[in-house]
Amino acid sequence: MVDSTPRERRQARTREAILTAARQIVAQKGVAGLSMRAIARRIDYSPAGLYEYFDSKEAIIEAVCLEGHWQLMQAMRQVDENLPPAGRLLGLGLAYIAFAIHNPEAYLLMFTNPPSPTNVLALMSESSSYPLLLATIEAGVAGGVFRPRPGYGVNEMAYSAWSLVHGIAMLRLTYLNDMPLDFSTSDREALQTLIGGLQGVGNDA
Amino acid sequence: MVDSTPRERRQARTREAILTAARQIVAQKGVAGLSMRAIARRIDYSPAGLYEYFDSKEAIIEAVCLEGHWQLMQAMRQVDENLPPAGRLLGLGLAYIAFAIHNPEAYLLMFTNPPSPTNVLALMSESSSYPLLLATIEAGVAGGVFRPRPGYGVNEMAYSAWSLVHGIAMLRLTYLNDMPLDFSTSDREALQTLIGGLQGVGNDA
DNA sequence: GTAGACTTCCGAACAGTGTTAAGTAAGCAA
DNA sequence: TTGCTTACTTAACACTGTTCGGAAGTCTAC
Repeated sequence: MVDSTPRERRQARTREAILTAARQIVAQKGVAGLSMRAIARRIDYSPAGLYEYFDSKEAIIEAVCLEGHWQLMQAMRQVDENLPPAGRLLGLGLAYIAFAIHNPEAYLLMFTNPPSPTNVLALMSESSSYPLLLATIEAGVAGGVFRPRPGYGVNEMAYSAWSLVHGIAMLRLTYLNDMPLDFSTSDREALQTLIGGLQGVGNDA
Repeated sequence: MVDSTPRERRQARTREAILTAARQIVAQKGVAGLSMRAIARRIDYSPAGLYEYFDSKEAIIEAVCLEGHWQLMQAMRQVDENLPPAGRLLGLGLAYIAFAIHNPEAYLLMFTNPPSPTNVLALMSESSSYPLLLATIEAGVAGGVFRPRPGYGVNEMAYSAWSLVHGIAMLRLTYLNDMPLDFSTSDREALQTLIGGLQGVGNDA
């Protein structure tokens, strides 16, 4: 199933060149600076030529987003698998936030241009960062570290954790941008607080 | 200091008409559908005429965002002030999320086009929803309900809570959009979990 | 090796965008 | 009424995503 013919190889190569150019432009000038003409200029093409490889600008953006999700998963894969569930959950959260901070434009693109519903389901079920999160929480519940409640099982726990790190990331990249404050301990403690809530005693409030 | 002259009154009126048109377009077609020509068409103006009242499209967007923040504060003001801190914090969070769900395009506009740093500081210090959040947490800490830790005081607690509700809101409006799931209990339980963490025992994890 | 088909790619154009310059009509102060 | 400022429009500029027609290049088959 490897690309066989030279034609297919060339095709894949320029397809990749387009995506690389798009990725670089996004990283340097943000989503607003990404235009078909800018991509074409960077790879010495005519703007119209790009449409031989992608149906639209939206299709290019979606491809870049998928790449970003793959990178995000790789970053989260670096977290030690042998940590206890609470520590691993903290590590996953910090890795997630760090990815967003270090790839601000890519992260904003990924989560401002959400993929189609089918792709969302794909991302949440296979080869993305969400299964890593879910597995960690399942391990914690199985080990009695995280305590589910009626109407609050592993899926809801994962939803909570994802929401918190996503909120932290988005606030930092938009609202709290240009603020010369150090949020590293705040982020860690925010995660610790949620994890503390997952661990117990939150049955009544 | 009231607008005195008829000229100033007229000026304020068309200024408001422009903002109303912009708000309606955003609510109906989203940010992408908001163009100077669309606004002008709606109020029977020429596109260039708008520049007599606003310096740029960006200025109009910023004004709409400020209105949105004022509405958000009004929505959160509806929460009972006499609730105990934990219950009030839950209520504030749910009101925040409800506002985002019911004004999706406005909320996305508000938090995707963040105002200038000076305006951010203004929003966080006066007449916005953030002081409400901060006051509630301060009351909880004063009453011994929320337990601060070293490096995790009221500001960090507020940052955590804001991040969680913002993350929930953003995920729902972007990634989890078009998903026919009911998140109301998930949202409530996610907030309860964080509040549980604020209330105690999270010193080690 | 050449003919025909298919694939790449480009130039030009269309409709749309934000914004500006020039000019005109209205309102207002003297 | 004269002069000045405000309000507004028309036309244009530079930009955007996208499409169409044509011109090369590349491959397949005879």
